[in-house]
Amino acid sequence: MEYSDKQLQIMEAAEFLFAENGFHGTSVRDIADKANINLAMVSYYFGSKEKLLEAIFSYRGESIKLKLESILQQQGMSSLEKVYLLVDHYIDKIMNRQHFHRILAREQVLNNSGPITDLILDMKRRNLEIISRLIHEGQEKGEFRKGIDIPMMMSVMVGTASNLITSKQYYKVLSNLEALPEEQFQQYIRDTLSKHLKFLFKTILTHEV
Amino acid sequence: MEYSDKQLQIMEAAEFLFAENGFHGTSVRDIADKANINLAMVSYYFGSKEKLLEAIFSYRGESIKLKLESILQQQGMSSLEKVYLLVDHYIDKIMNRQHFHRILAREQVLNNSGPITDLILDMKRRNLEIISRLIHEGQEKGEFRKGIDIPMMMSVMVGTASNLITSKQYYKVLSNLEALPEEQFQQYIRDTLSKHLKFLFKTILTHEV
DNA sequence: TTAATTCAAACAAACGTTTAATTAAATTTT
DNA sequence: AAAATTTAATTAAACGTTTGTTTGAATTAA
Repeated sequence: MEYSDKQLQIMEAAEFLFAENGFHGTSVRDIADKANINLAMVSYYFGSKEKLLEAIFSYRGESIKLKLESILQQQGMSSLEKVYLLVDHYIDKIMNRQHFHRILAREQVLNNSGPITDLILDMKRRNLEIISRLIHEGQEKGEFRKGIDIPMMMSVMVGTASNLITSKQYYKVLSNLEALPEEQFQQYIRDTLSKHLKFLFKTILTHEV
Repeated sequence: MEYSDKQLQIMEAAEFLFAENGFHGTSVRDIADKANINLAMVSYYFGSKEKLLEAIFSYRGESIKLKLESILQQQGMSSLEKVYLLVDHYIDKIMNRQHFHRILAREQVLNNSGPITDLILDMKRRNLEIISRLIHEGQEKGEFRKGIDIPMMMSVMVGTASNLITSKQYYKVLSNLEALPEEQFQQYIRDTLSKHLKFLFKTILTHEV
């Protein structure tokens, strides 16, 4: 699906507001104001507020697969190094798309069924498939141990990263980092998270339980 | 703060609906229907829908501290064993209060300020303080290594558990556990999560990075 | 008889969406 | 190349609902 500049302008405004105040906490009028467009344009372009959210999901969900595939096909690299690449790629993605990941974090908590739930499941399925292939490659090479609960491993990665980023305002206070400028704080989170996740994954993948 | 039976009845209905459909996705009329009370009683007892949510937060937030304290004071137990107790206690709490933890997971993503944000920060601060004391005890006894990032450790625990529980419908599908009855699935999550978190914490606390 | 509870009804405000008129852009015809 | 026509984009206003909250009378409990 292709989107015009005007549509992207609306989607970005909506993404910001949904992340900040939630879907139901954001009115179409809020979006129109933020995007500097007329109220009616949301319905005109997307049909409804709900479908606007779906558009955001499908737009942000698209660009995932490619980069992961390319990581998998790297030559002359151990499976663990590839896992490290994957971790950094995931952190990059979530850090660069913090608005969207706030929305995602909120939406996946809801017990709904519908297009959004399906899109989330698709995203998770795609991610799981890629990671599974990587883990199995490592197992066949004897690098990783057998009997790894891969969905659980994903929960550790996604959950830890998500928790840290979506509630970083709390992390900032609790770690006494309030003096740190926002940019440095972001870099700090990025580095600390990367280091910890790599350490955890190395342990999960190579040590026996 | 003490609550009457009628108030608790309203709070429980609201908790369920907020967890299922979100705060803004739930109307006062929905709550009144679910709790079998008149619409006006919400305002009568709590003042407003917002204050009802605050009441739920302060009510659920209260009962945390006591049990943790008692774990800390256990005699003849290694610090690692206490950490294990803490993990199981946390899993118990989150499993038994899934509705509330769904609300919590959603609310802490929002960038608001206000009473709820303050309550969440208080909860996190209390938890962090208890865990800090436990970790420091272990460090002084030489059981744990130095330089542990405790807020990060909490993010691993809270994030992983929260991710698993709030999005367990996805985990169920992705792990091919759809045939499992709900009760057994809950038990499976409980056990798997416990095992993994204990393993991770042992590694974080005793191994060098 | 006083106070606390419950109720149906009503309130204004905010909501998502639609309408019909207007302007801008693109396309076709002269 | 200009004019005419068609299509697309934009607008202010209005639509009917739903929202959270309040009211004032009726009922129950103290």
